[in-house]
Parts: sequence; structure tokens; C-alpha cells
Amino acid sequence: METTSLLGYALLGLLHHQPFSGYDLRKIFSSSPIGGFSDSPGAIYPALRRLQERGLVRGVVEPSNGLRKRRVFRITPKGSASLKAWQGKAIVRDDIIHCMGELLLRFAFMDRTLGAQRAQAFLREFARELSSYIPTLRLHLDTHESEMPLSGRLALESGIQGYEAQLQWARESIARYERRKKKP
Amino acid sequence: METTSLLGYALLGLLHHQPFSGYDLRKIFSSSPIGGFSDSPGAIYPALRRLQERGLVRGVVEPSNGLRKRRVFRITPKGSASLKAWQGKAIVRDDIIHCMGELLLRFAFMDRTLGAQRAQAFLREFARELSSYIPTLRLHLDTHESEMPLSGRLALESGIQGYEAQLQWARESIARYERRKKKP
DNA sequence: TTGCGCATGTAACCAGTTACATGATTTC
DNA sequence: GAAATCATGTAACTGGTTACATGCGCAA
Repeated sequence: METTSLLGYALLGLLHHQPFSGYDLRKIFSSSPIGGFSDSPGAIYPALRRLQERGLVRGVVEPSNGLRKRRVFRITPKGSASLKAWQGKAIVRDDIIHCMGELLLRFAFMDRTLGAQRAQAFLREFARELSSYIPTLRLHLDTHESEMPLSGRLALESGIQGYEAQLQWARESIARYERRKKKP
Repeated sequence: METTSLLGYALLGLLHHQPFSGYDLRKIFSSSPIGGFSDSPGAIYPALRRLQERGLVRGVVEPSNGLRKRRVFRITPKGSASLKAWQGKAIVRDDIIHCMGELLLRFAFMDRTLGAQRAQAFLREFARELSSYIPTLRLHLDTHESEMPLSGRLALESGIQGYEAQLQWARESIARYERRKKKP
């Protein structure tokens, strides 16, 4: 079974917007707070090669402004389909617990791939899963409070408040899409 | 250079509190929302073996209530020292960006290792780094707003609000420690 | 001519994932 | 005697980290 790593999808998401060289992508990762991916060549170049081997991107050497030749990668139709399939997957509780960063990454490129409609639907699903999970965390905290030191309780509390902030963000974002639809 | 993985430190943190078998630790990871570690045997048993090889824990076989023998692990003085050194490290911006989960894990066991005083100091450092980082994120969002689709802006906004929630949590937690000091 | 910024890569290493193997004891 | 639970482990694979290697063009 051939799977794509989170880094792979991040690359696909960026390449869906426009073609980039490996070096460009490294700069993007090092200069912007996207996801927190490493900008090391040992991560990005092998990842691009894997995507190419699987036909999701295609790199062609282009001699840029007199400098050293750069290999510019473009996403293929197959790559675009793979990206959209990944973004469109249903959200389950386990994603909330273990893959929050992945969910945000899926959403980040969504306007330009699946469109505003689907992005809104994603946010509604996200909010639904969050609002069903948060009470179970609260319950866990209440029932195990006595066994935990203050720092442990607070660490758990931090997680809960983080989820609550995400939920609030999701609701505000849905409203933002609604407002934009009225007057574009 | 011998380093300890995040999972390794999580195990040390739990074993600092009391001895556990590998199976106990698996159950803890699968039943509680700690960090989001895997409860798979392929992760935990090798991690325990590595800790033992480096003298940070010691496992002894104890025939429990007639069931199959269990190997119970205890933290060693060297393991305890290593745990405390890790928890006591200075917080830098890169920790905020790339290792937020690690920071929370460091804090979660802190009452029982470094004490309430040091835990409070940790929270103050944490709040200081957060409050210096958040404005740079806001700036980044403001300056790059035009190039990003709505979903991209919102994803970044989500990160910022998450950090703000953490900051608020840290301040409340500091206050909680203060209050507890007055009347224990 | 030294060094820096652009640009691409490779190799050794390591930890986590998945899946499988094993074995004892209790319960139905 | 079949199944469930307790309990420990191994092996193949994969992807990211770190560090190193290389090569071009330009400016000091």
C-alpha cells in the first residue's frame, strides 16, 4: 500500500497552487510558520523524489537566471486527485486526538482545491467532532483528578482549553464563510 | 550521542511516580489522553529496553498473581536525574514552534520531580516565550494576508488563537500555584 | 582567492508503525 | 477445548534527522 506522508501532502498542497523547486519549498518551510515542517534537504528532496516516482508530481530542470540549474516541480492530475481525496476524507475522533496538525493542513489549502463550499463543510464536521470529544476529556479530568498532581491536571486542562479554542475558531470561521457568500 | 525520545521521557515520567510493567504503561497510553502516544508493543517494549541499556530504568521479573510473569520497571537515580535535566532545560522559541507537545509533557510531571516552585518558574518562562512569539505570527499574517486564500489565513489564525489560549492557560495556572501557596 | 548565497543531493542512523509470534491463566 | 485476557516480545519497513558532499556565480 503506497501512502503519502504529511510532508508529502504539504508539498502537494503548495505545488497545487504553483510550481516550485526544492529550494523554494525549503525556503517556504523555513520562513513561514506552516505546520512546523523541517526545511532540511534530507527531508524535502527525498520526499519530492518519492512523489515523482508515484506520479504525483513531475520535476523538470530549468536553467534559471544564469544560476545553477533548478529542478521545478509541478503537480500532476494524479497528484491533484490524491491531494483532494486526502482533504475530503471524513473526520473521525482519532484525527482530533492524534492528528490535529494534519487536519489543519488539510484545511489550509482547501479553498484552492475543493472550494469554499467544501471548506465550510469540513469546518462543520470538525466542530461536530470537537464538541463531542471535549466532554469526554472533561469527564476524564473529573474522575481522575484525585490521582494527579496539580501540574498533571493543569497539563490536561491545557489540552482541553486548546480544543475549546479550536472549536470557537471553527465556529467563527464558518461564520466568516457565510458572510463572504452574501457580498463577495 | 545518546538521546532519549519523547516516548522515553514519557515513560520516565510515569516510572518516576511508581513502578510499572510494559503492559501497565501500554494501558495508561491507551486509556488516558496523555500526549497521544501509541500503545503498541512495538513502540513501548523497545523503548523500555533502550532506557534499561542506558541505565535509566531497571526491570525485574516479578511473578504477579499467578498470571504470566511480568517485568516491572523502576526508574534509577540516573534516570531520575536525566528526567529532571530534561524538564529543567531553558525554553526557547523553537520549542514553542516545533515542540509544544514536548513542553506540556515536561510540565505534566513537574510537581513530583522538580516541585511546585520550579513548575511555576517553568510556566513563567513559557508565558514569556509565547508572548514574544505571538506578535511575530500576527505580523506574518498581516503582511502575507493578500497572497493567501481564506482557508490559509484561517489556518494560520487557528494557530495564533491556539497560542493565545496557551498563554491564557499559563497565566491562570501561575495564579493557581500562587493561590495554593497561600493556603495549602 | 576566499567566502557566501543559491541549489541539489546522498548516506548512516534511529525511532515508530504494523503485523506477527508466543505463552500462561481464567472463563464459558 | 475455545475464547478472552494478561503479558512480552521480534522483524520488516518507512520516513525524518543529521551531517556531509558538490557545484555554480558573484562580490569583497
